[in-house]
Amino acid sequence: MPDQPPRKRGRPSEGVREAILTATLELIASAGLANLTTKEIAARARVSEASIHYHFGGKTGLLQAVILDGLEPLKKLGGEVAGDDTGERPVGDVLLAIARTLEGFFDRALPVLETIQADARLRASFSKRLAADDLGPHRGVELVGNYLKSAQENGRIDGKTDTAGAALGLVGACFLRAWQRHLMGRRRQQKLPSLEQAVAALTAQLAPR
Amino acid sequence: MPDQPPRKRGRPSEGVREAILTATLELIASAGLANLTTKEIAARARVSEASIHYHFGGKTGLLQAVILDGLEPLKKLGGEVAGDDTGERPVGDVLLAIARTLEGFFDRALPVLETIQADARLRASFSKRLAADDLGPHRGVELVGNYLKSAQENGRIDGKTDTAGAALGLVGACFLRAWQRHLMGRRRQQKLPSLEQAVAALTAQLAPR
DNA sequence: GTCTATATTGTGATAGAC
DNA sequence: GTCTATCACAATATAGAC
Repeated sequence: MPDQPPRKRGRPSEGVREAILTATLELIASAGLANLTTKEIAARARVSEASIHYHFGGKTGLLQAVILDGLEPLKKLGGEVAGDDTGERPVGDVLLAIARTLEGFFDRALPVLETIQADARLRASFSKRLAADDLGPHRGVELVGNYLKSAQENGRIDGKTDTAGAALGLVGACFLRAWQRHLMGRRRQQKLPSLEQAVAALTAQLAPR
Repeated sequence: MPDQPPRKRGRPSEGVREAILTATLELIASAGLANLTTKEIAARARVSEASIHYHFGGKTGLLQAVILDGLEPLKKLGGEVAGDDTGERPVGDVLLAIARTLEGFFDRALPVLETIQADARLRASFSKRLAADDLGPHRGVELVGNYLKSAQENGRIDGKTDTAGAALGLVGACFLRAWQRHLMGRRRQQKLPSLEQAVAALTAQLAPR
């Protein structure tokens, strides 16, 4: 009798790794880092706790992987969203588009950044990387600042305007809205002025005199 | 023989409760909520773990007390810092003073607000209270907005300006700076434009035309 | 009211079958 | 590669002396 046809033990990989990452990110975003257990993650991912250890070596490794994963798309910020002012679109339109994109980015980034902040270990292990990749909200400020500066050189906004200061205000508005939504939920978002208002206030004042 | 003079058992209260609260707040601010243990708190406060349970009923009760404590000074925000425009001081000076105060408030508030956010239980238990006391970054926006509006009525800033939108930008700038400092430390704070720049950019543009 | 010592719970991690 | 079952340990919480 020949041997049984050799086949892999266990169930073949069906994206277990991905499922774990997704489940973890969802749990962090919704419930926060506190009281986050591997058991809970395993349950949500429909996977055993042992699989978490197999793929990530443990809870710490998993969290690091989740953070790396969540940080990846943020690196792309810039270039895509806005380059220099081409003079084709109204400044206000461009700024509003940038602002909306930034708010979306912050929505995705905040849970991850907060996880780093809430855990001293993670903070230590990512401190260098954040610096090396130059990640952080300031990236958005640079982005907007560069656009404003080029628009200023094109004479489309007032020459005396401090573009960096104005950029800080706009990005801050996006960030504040995203952060408050994250903390208080969408319900109470109404307490803050809209992004449109902030952009309108800014652009009206940026007009050359 | 008469009984020994009755005296209280154990060491009299020497602000143990306060020491615990302080130690907890410090640990949260520096190391985050993750891996925060009652043992660590007790060690830093020079107190036994049992005292924590005696005073606060447990870790959850302690965290709630810490949050309540940290939230208290925030309620006073407004009125103190800025009322209506009196026409006495230059608008830019007032805005800068408000901005600096706000940044200080955020510095103190962020660890507490983040603790709420990182723990689903705490979030649930404070959700109503935050709403009832109307706490959150939007308070700062209202504050600045009210001042700007009164200054506008006095004709000291341009009549067409959307004061709420402008306020969102200024408070956002303060918040973003405080948040980044909280995450990245003071070292990399340089990556962001200064508060002075933001205020200058704003006030230059607010001038009546 | 605060301590030391102990009990209880539940977590992260491992061993081994399949 | 994934599971079930189990382990070792750390964390919160309690009991009782003083």
